[in-house]
Parts: sequence; C-alpha cells; structure tokens
Amino acid sequence: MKEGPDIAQIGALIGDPARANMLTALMSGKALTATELAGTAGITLQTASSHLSKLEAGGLIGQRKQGRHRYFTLSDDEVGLLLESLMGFAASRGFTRHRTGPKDPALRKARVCYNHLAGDYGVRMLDSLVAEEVIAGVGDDLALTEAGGEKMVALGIDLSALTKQRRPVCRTCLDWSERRSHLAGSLGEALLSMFLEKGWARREADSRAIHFTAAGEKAFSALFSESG
Amino acid sequence: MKEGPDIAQIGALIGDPARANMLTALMSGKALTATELAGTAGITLQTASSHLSKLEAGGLIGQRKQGRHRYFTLSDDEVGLLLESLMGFAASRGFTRHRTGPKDPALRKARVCYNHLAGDYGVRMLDSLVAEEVIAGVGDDLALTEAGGEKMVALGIDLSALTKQRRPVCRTCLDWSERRSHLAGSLGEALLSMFLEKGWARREADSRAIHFTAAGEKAFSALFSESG
DNA sequence: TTCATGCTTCGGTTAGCATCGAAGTATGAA
DNA sequence: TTCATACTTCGATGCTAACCGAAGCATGAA
Repeated sequence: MKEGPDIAQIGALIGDPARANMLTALMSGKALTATELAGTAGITLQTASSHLSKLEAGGLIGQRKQGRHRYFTLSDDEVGLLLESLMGFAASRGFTRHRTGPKDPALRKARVCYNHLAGDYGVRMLDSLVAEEVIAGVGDDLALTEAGGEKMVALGIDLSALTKQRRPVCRTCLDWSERRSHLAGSLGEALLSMFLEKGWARREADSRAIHFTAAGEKAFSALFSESG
Repeated sequence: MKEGPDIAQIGALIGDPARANMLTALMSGKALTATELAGTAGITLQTASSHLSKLEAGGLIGQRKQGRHRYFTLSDDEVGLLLESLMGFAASRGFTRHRTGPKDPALRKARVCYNHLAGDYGVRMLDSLVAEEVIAGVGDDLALTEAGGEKMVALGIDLSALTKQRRPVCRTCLDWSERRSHLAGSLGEALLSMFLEKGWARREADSRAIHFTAAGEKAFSALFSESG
C-alpha cells in the first residue's frame, strides 16, 4: 500500500518529448490545433492525436471544437504553474535543449506564462506591486489590498469580473529564468491583457516572447518602478 | 530550435513507477540504502541500482558511502519542493494510488516533507508564524522579522547556524493535502528537528506520517495557536 | 453531390527500456 | 584467507508505447 498521490502518471505524461513540446507550445496561452501541435512536436498528425487524447484524459489539456478545427489549451492555471516550476527545476539541473539561442534573452526579459507575464518584467511587476502595497500576503495566499483594488480599477481593470471567478485573483508563480515569483491568477492575466490591448507590448509569433514597444517600456516603468 | 529548459527529461525520470516510488520513499527525509529502496519499489536490487544511477545522473538524488552501505537521499530542498507540488497536482487530477487507506488521515494531519513539517499542522504553523509577525514577505521571498528571530532563539533554535547556510532560511512549500503553503527552508527543518528532539512528536516507521504526543499537541497548539 | 480539410481510429512495426539472472567488485567480519 | 554482505555491471528477454500508413468520420465549401 503506497502512500499519497501518484506522481508517476503525470511524470510519464510530461516525460515524453513530443508531449512535452506540445505542452511547452501551449504555455504561450494560445489555443492551437492538432495540426499546429503536430508541427511543433515534429510528428505526424496521427501520433499527435494519440498524444493529445492522453493529455486530455490526464486532465492536462482541454479542447473546444470550432467548425472543423479543434483548439487545444492547457486545462487551467494549475497546469501552467506546474510546467513553469518544472522548467525552473530543469534549468537548475542543466536540462536545456538549446545552445542559448538568440531568442533566449528576449524570453528572459518578458514572456507569456500561459496567461500572465513572466521573466524579468513579470518579477519586477510583482515586486513593485508589493512595495506599493497593492498586494499583500504570504506564500501563495496573496490578496489585493483595498487601496490596491482601487488602483487596479483606475488602470481600467474590471475588478468585479475577476473576483467573480472561482480561481484566485492573485497567485504566485515561480519564474524559471529569474528563480523568483511573479504574479499569476486572474489579476495577472488581466494585467497582461491590458498591456497587449493598450499596445504597450505585442506577442511574437511562434514564441512565448513578449516584445515591449518603446512607449510601452516607458509606461510600464512608470507604473512599476523599482522604488515602488 | 526549441525554447527554454527541457521538462521531458525530468518528467521521464519521475514518470517511471519504480523511480517514483523510490523518490516518494525518500520524501521521508531518511537516508535509505539501495536494498531498502528496492524493497519499497518492489523490484530487484539490480533494477534498483540501474534506476538509482539514472536519478543520480539527473541530479535528483545523491549518495554517501558508509562502509559497505550506500545511503541515498534527495539532492536538496528543491527536489522535495518539486515532488510535493507534483503530488498536489496529481491529487487535483485524481491520480491516486490508494483507496484512501487508514494511514491517509494521519498523513494529512502531519507528515514529513523531505525535512520539514507538512500537512494540517505544517500549514497551521506557518499561518501562526505569519499572524504573529515572526515571518513576513510575499511569494517565496519570506524572511524572519527581527522580533521573530529573537523568538526562534528563545525556542532554542541556533539561528546563526541557519543563516550561514547557502539555502534560504524561510521558504514556502505548496502542501499537497491542504493545497496551501507550509514552511520549508532551513528554519522549517530546524523547527521539525526541535519537535522531534523535545519528544513532542515522533516519526512513524516506513511512512512519512508524524505522530504528535498528547503533551506535544498541547505545546504545539500553545506555540502556534490559530489566533496568532 | 462532390471535393477538400481536419482529425480520429485501426493495424502493424520498431525501438527503447525496465526487468532479472549471472557474474564481478568492494567492504567488512571471522 | 575465507566467507558474507552490499552493490554494480553485463547480457538477454520481453513488454510497452511511440510511430506512421491507410482507412474512416465529420465538417465545410463549391
């Protein structure tokens, strides 16, 4: 009689290179079709289909049909957090797949972590939010302060929509490149959406990298300065 | 050219049932021999040896020779944190290996998480430490307050020894049964050691469960009351 | 209806790896 | 030295699962 949950099954799900590549691609937060995922994994459509049904059975991904396409996404934030922490661990043990390519600095600066901002910018943002006492709490039990809520509303965040959701508004996510926490949760998602909508930043195609415009950099730094 | 660290390799390492069982056994924090680990995994010594060398090559475990024995342990806190978070995720997706056996409530109440206290008691302890402002901080960047440090010294904790180590003094670890954070890091380890040394609690054999004595319960509750 | 696209299912092949028996090495005890 | 214990290495086996070709199903366009 073994104790506790079975980590071998999820390990095995993530342990296959093709599946790991698909999951990493889905960390971009985009909904991708089976064909696209097969491409990034470098396998045929049949094989990809088999992998996708396994991942879905394991609760790691979900799909929604739209016409004759099937769009796959990670199931929820939890999966994103787990994958990001696995990446951090992998990096700490020297499991890398690349010879530190040209994309690498961009990824470390700012990238999508499923649905929120990660990398140097993500960590700096959380640091600033804490320093300004917009967010308070210990461990993963973060919460918006009252004054912080007002600031977010002033920024144009629809706070009531966020709090209605079942998932947490604020949550930490261990950044693999910075090895410190950045902000996840529905607020983290809303802030990234805001950056993109306001044109402060745009997503790179086929990558998790986020590129800030010059104006965006300025606005971001003004809002989330290091001094708080 | 794939981006980021390679999560497939660690996934594969953890994904084999025999290896997962060994790692889970090592979450007890005890140093175990190859023979013992082979027993818990239900495999022969040869097979276990092969698995152990793979885990060691992957940086998940380390060994120290002592006479003709080889004692294996998890490499460091990081591995423990990762495994615990994997257990939480596995539990959330319904990957369990047991029919909620009799040991289960004991594990959820108090157990070893590699080298610190987890379960209901672990979470309550961190809550109390935060409420009493012994510990402050956001996300994983926890720190002892000045007053908190004095309290720990009063309890008999050798604070200078803890701060000399390279690893963090305070750290959060996501509890798989409570789905909230408990205290890890060198302080978390020191506190658990103290409980065991003072006879407040003892470890169950062949299990991660921790059993508190009646006197221990009382002392623990007095120190870490919910009201703070 | 006819054709094209997107994806799944089936069947058969192949490769990798977990497994164990047997032999080899190292440490300690007698 | 001799034997026993603890573990590793080698070699062979067998099973699983990843993989793809081919066929089937569903949706949409013409």
